[in-house]
Amino acid sequence: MADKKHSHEDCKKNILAVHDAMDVLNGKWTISIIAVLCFHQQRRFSDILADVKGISNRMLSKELKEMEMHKLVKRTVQDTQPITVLYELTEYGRKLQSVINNLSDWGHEHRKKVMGK
Amino acid sequence: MADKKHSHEDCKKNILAVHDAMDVLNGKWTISIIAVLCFHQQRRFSDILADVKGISNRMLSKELKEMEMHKLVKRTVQDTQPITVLYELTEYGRKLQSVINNLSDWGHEHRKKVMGK
DNA sequence: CGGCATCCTTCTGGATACTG
DNA sequence: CAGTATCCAGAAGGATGCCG
Repeated sequence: MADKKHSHEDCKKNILAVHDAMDVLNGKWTISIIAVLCFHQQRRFSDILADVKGISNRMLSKELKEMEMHKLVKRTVQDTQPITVLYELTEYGRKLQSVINNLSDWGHEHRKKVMGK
Repeated sequence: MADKKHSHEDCKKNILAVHDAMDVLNGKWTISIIAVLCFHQQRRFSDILADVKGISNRMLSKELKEMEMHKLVKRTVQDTQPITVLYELTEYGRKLQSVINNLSDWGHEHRKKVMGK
């Protein structure tokens, strides 16, 4: 990454790549959910529901299903009584870790900036 | 960043930080626009319009205005004939560079994965 | 607990036309 | 060129209730 070139072609390719990434990550809550799973490895539906402030169960359900289709998360059902469902990032999804870390850092700074005013 | 702790508290804070970041970046096209400006430094309205595939001038206008409010981009008018308007990232916005780079890398891989199938 | 189905409102965003 | 205004369809998304 450090040796990234910046020819005309590369610009286009990189912009396209970001666009592709956003195609998958564009859900209103997708990135927040990934963040939760980055910081928790395994997490139950109801816990994620609590972690992601503002999301409704309907939306969480839909997003998780979509993310599962995109192979970003893995869903595991444990037949306890009552049922328990665990979500975790796939290896593929885990590759977004550095994106999340950077966003987190930026978010901290952003918060300071906004609150400071 | 490498020495990030992972206590319960830190988890919450990090998730919150990501959430804060997404509050500002949640526009459907925001990140793509930032990507364009990462790879081009200065860019005219009509060029961004062409770079970000699928966006309409109405949406680009709205997004840029919002991003300007959030101090992510700077708008400069040159009174040529006809008018020319240049957009560029602020120093603050430029701090998202590493996020964009990571997304770009991930996007490349993602594309391979999707196309490969 | 972990969802899905339904209803209904709000918002998003495209198409088109117009302005300085 | 760089937008703005209007109109309108369709998607997003909340509230609620039901089910295994």
